[in-house]
Amino acid sequence: MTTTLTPGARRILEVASELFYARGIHAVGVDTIAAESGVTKRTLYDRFGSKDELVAAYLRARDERWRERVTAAVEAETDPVRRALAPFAVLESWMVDAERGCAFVNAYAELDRADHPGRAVIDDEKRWLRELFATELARAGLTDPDLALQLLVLHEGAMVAYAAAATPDAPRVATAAARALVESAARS
Amino acid sequence: MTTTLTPGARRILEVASELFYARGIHAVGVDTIAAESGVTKRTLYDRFGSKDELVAAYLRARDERWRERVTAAVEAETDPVRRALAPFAVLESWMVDAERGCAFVNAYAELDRADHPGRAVIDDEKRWLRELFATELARAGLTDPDLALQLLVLHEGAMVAYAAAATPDAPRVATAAARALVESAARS
DNA sequence: CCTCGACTACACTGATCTGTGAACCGCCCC
DNA sequence: GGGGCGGTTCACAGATCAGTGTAGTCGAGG
Repeated sequence: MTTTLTPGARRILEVASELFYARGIHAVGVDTIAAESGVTKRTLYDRFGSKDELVAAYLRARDERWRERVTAAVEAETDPVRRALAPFAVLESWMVDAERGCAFVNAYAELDRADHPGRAVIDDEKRWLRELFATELARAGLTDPDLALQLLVLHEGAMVAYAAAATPDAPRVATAAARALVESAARS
Repeated sequence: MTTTLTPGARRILEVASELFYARGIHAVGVDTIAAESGVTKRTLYDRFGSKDELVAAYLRARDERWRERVTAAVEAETDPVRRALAPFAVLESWMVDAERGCAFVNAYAELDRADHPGRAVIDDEKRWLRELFATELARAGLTDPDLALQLLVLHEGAMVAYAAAATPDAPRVATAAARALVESAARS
């Protein structure tokens, strides 16, 4: 799925990812990105077409990196309950490099237009995680339709609270809460 | 606490609140706000000093409205557990008019500068809710330091998932999860 | 009467925004 | 050796950004 990028395009995407995440999408201009990548604005537009598409590419790339980590963590487990909780294990290490919280939630806050190409990426990411929870819980024999959504809420809340509420313990206690909810459902 | 505003300032604040929340802070210019309020840009700057201060005023006003609702809901309950869970009851009605999720989380995503006057308001809002949970839980005899943070995570996660993950059931299932966690803690 | 506060009108700065046009260069591959 | 591709340089368009300066209107209150 990793589309082969020209060297220039790769540098642009790296720089854009860093700046968009750290400062916000509207706060970073294409001039800055081009300059910081050692590339002309012309090249940026030749490769990505528009800022909106560059934003979408940034979100897609970040989504891909994150999904790889989550998928690997899930596959590494055999116990069905541990598989369902694997995204939380990832969360605790992921947040080390995610000081500003969830890139997709942050992007959502800035992209008001529903037809922005980045919105599809955000929708997709959230839906993917929710379905992963549902699938793995079902594999563990837990079919309560609310439980998957509760895990999603805990997951999102942990990322958001970590950053916006400055609570570094959020991922840890969210993991504990998720385990408690799943184990309680398993007992009944 | 409600500082008396001149008629013009009140209109500016109303319009700014609506636009900042719906479209994002960077996406809305002061010219638009002034025009939409039927007021000169000069007046806007005479009343608020700068866009940053207007943003802070927007967040303060929204914070005040929300705290009133939460405080009223807490005071209306006598049972300590129900008091601790009152913010979740508010959540379900609050989200009806909060299609774009948590204004403070969204603002956090856009305000990269740590010294932005709006950041203090965000910090304060999150800290206030967390301490409210801790206080009410303690009153119910629940002193587990993690539990209050778990309720905060569920609360934030519900707002974020509701909007960014397009899951209208998020507030309802988050409330159920919060109740389950608190009741489980009360039993032990 | 006179001042003060809220507000208007409007021009203007200087920066920054996204996006484009056109000419050009070197390298690799057919 | 010719063409396409990745990239360069530079100039430029047109809009929008936050913020200011100046001059003046209107009503309420001392």
